[in-house]
Parts: sequence; C-alpha cells; structure tokens
Amino acid sequence: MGTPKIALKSLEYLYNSEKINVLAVVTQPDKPSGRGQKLTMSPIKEFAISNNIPVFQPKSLRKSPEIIEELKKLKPDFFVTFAFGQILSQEVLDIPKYETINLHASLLPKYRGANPIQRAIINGDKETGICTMITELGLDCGDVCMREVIGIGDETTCCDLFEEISEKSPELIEQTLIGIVENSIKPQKQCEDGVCFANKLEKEETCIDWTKDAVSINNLIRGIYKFPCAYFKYNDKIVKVLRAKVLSGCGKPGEFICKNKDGIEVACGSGSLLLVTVKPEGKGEMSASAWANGLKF
RNA sequence: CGCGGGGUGGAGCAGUCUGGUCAGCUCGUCGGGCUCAUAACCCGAAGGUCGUUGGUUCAAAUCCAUCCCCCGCAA
Repeated sequence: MGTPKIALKSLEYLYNSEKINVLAVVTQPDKPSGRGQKLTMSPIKEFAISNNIPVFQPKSLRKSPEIIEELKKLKPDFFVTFAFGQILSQEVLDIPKYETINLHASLLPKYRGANPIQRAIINGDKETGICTMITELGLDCGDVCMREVIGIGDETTCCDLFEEISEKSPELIEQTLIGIVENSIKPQKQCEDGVCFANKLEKEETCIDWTKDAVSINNLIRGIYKFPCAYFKYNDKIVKVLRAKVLSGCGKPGEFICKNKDGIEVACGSGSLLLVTVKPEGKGEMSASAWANGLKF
C-alpha cells in the first residue's frame, strides 16, 4: 500500500524479488491534479497497471468492507505500507498472516507523521534515516524492526534525501519481511522520551521570514526544495528560492544588500543569504544574478 | 471546461493598453585600451523570422483569430 513516487522503487523491487510475491496494490484514488485539473493516477497505480497487478483504490480503506473482503481472500503473509496516506483499522491490520510493516522515513521515535524528511532538514538535523516497523493503531508508534541512518550534509536538500531514501528502502523492507519470517528480527519498542511529530507543512511556513537567522532560512529552503519551495514576494509576485548560501553580511532584514555574478545577497535577522538560484512566478529556474539583471536596481 | 502569468539577439528584462525612428536596457560573448594585474574600469563589434500560422491595415512586437510551448495558484 502506497501512493507517491518515493515508494515506487520499493514496489518495483518487491515485485521483481524472487522471494516475494506481490499479490495486490492498494493506493489512493485518482485525483484531479496539475493544471487543468486532470484526473491523475498515482505513480504506484501506474506501475501496478502496467505490470498487471490488481489495484484497489478505496477512498477510505477502513470504510470499504468489500475491499477488505477482497484483501482477506488474498491471504497475504504481509501488508507493506509506505506513504500510503491512510490510517489502517485493526481489522485490516489483522488480515496478514504475519504483520503489517510500515516504512517510515525518520529515525523513530523522532518525527512521527506526515513530513519527516522535510522536518529533519528544516530543523537543521545532521542525520535522519529510515525505519521499518510493525504497524499499530497509532500514528507511527509501532515497534521498530530495522533502521538505517542517513546523513544530512550542509547542502543536502529534501530532494536529495528523497532520492536516497527511495534507493535504500527496498532492501530494508525485503530484509525486514524475511527477518520476521525467519524470526531473526526482534522488534524494539520505541522509546517514549524521544517522541516528536513532523507536522504537515503549512502554507505559511513556506514563506521566508527574513527576520530569522540566515541558517534557519537556508534550512527551510533546503528542506522543501524542489517542492513546494520557500518563497518571498517581490512586487507582489512570488519568487521561489531554490538554492542559497549563508553569508555574514548585515542590513535591514529582507533588504537586498548587493548583487554580483554569484547572486543577490539579502539581509536576514542575523547574517545574510546569497540567493543563487531562483524561480520567479511565471518563469523557469534561473540564476539569481540573471534575475537581478532584468530588475534594474 | 478550476483561476492566473508568460513566450523579444546567448541569459534576464523593457516596449504591447494609446499601431508608424522601438528593435531598447542590464549582463554575457568577441576585439581593442588602461593596469604589475584583474572577476574592476574605458572604447568598439558581432548577434534578433519580436513563439506558430493566418487576418485587419498604407504600416503590426504592438490589434483580431488559431495552434504550440513554459510557469504560478489551487487540489
């Protein structure tokens, strides 16, 4: 069970694995998306269809008795969830012979919930990771089976981490399933002390607050790079900041200090930020210096 | 039929409403000069079917129609 692209490699891997037989895929219903509101299917569904895997798309699995019945008939050994986007009911969790395994992109118990990857970068963490866990009723609170640490560099973006996580997850899932069957894995309870949640990103948070310090702002920029991106307004138009660099200039927060070949330097609450790559509304990506050329200031 | 912005020399923009010295600006590139030297400064040059195809007109980047492409919001 999964929906977005990050889970795709895992599905592919499991599907191609000789030790594992993918019986069916559960994913979110097709939704209108993009310009023109075209009905679009999830990447997971696309893969399933082109490989003739049965697909279920309940609006809410817990409220879809027919689909639950279908799943029971499959007599699965496991359910595997990865960014599925729905909370499962106990009835569903009880279906598989062994367990329902969830993959979560953080070092649990830290960052339970919706946006663990982004939150880790936004908060300036030096590392994060992925965990496989036994799914229980609460939000990401089950016992942890396996975990893998992933470092976060100063320049690492959320996009980079997505990439890395999507690469590393498949094997972790496979090993977890095998480990459980062979009884070689002992799931560990999560330590309640370290619990914290990764709240959904509010739109407001993606707007750059220049009164904050330069490092935090850069963390935000990196943390939500490539989507949805941190932005600020210039002449009432949205300007997304794709890449920036922390400098130590000073000035009135939000003010352009100078422009040169490397970009535009903007003053922050503490320190300054050199905008390197930028994307104005209605335009494509461009270097900040190019953008500045047309601005005439 | 969700709402909206945009396509002008290699890059980023102005000009479009009020058709006619508007093919312009900032940057880059190339040549030359200055300099111990330079990414700094000065002089000069190259480079554009103004997204496509039609239409209106004496005249279209500018008005009308069409198609193609890009992007923001929203989900």
